[in-house]
Amino acid sequence: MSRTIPYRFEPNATAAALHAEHGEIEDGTETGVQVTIAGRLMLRRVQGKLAFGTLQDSTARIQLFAPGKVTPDFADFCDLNIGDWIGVTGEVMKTRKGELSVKVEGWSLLAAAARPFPDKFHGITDQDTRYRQRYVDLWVTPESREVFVLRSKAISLTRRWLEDRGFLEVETPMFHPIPGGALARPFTTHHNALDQELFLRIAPELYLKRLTAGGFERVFEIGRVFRNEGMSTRHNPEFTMLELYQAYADYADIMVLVEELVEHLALELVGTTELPYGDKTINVAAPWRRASMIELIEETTGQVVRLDMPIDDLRAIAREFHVEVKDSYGPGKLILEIYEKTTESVLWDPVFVTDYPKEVSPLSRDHRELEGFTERFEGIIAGRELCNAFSELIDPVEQRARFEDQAQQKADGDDEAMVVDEDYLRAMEYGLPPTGGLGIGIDRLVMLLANVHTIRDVVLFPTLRPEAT
RNA sequence: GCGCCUCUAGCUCAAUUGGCAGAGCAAUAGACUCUUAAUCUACAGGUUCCGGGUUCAAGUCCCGGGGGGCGUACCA
Repeated sequence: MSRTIPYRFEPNATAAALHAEHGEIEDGTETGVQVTIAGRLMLRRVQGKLAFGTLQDSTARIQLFAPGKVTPDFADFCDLNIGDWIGVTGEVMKTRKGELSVKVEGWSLLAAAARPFPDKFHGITDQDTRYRQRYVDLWVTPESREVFVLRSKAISLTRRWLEDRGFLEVETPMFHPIPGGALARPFTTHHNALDQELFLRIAPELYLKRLTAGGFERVFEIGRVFRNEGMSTRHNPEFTMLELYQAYADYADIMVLVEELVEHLALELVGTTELPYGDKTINVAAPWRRASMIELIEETTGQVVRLDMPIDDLRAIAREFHVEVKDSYGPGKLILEIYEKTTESVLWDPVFVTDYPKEVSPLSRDHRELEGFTERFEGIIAGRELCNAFSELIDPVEQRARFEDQAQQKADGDDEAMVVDEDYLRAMEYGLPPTGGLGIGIDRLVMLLANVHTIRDVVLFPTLRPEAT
């Protein structure tokens, strides 16, 4: 069969709309309504001089009803392969057996599938193939398509929600001359004309705070960040982060913002705040619990830890919980390690874990009451970090001291430590108002909303080894 | 990085103690005017992930390598 492929095609209906508008008509009746639809032929049942097909578009599936006396080039229509793209024009009707259909009174081949489609019932089960050939997976794994539609809606709703609260969306550089804003190893690249080493950003944080200094009182950015670290069910080397900064706010304000945003997304996208997740549910209704790291460690382990206890005591406690203790760890780092080892993964319903040690929080402001701690929190859901936020450090002198401490840690061999960013310090020296800041991992948020358990199921094209050829 | 599991036709899966590599779907050729994972007939489809080894004989056992999954470690 050789057919000319048209240059354009103009559908005026979708499968889902047809089901919504005509789903209730009587069996064996015709509507008199002519429509044009397009999609892939997913199933085909030729029965002599009558053929049935199942057409799938981006919304749903609908049956094609093709009597030999009505359908032009009937033999060619019967020769279509599963996976072929076609456009169909005809009347909306329901078969005697009660299946809503479009009678094929005209049709065009829009693309032939030269490769056989996967098993029409089982689809693709091999994870690797699903990720590498997402263009096939999206057709044969309905849940896969649904997750990415949900992801798109979640990001769109988030944008609207923030804009309604006066936030301005901005774009800041992905190439950073100095990697900063988080503790992570960066990817490195090189600009030829400048003959300069550049880093793919590990966080937009320091640029967004420059904008706060620049007078944008509420800014946010949703974009990709890159971290040259391990891959797992929760880590992809490139992932999507929402960061926002709100002038005149502190970390308590940001907690309210987070719980309200997540509650809003759950209600809009899942219809409830009781999110099914695996064989349990997660209740994301606001307000979420607030509890300090120290408090939570004691709650789960019975062990009291304090920043001002003798460091050897802290080291002993850490070893007791099988934490790998390095000599360079101060008390703050030890407490964080103990928390991550014993407590984080057992927290299920949302909790804001507050008051992180200053030692491990180089960009957060000193706690207004607790010596040695900062006004920082992480939102933990299902044992995983959803977000990280703080009352931003606004004192340039203190920030310089923290940077220099980080630089020393880097010199001591910590390749995730920060380096001094003089331009950021200059911006702070011009004055940064009290500011609350937030980073949310969008991929992990979508995992929660979509009830999926691996980040690769919420990233269209996850990072994989190159395919062997 | 470490441990366990896995890899057979385009897809989904079989193959007993080591004994001729098979089936369904898809594809190809045909039959069939209410099917819907249509059905029926016929035909075709293979570097069993790769490379070694043991054996009369290897998809199967052993060694090495590769891809993938899970767990763990790492990871703001």
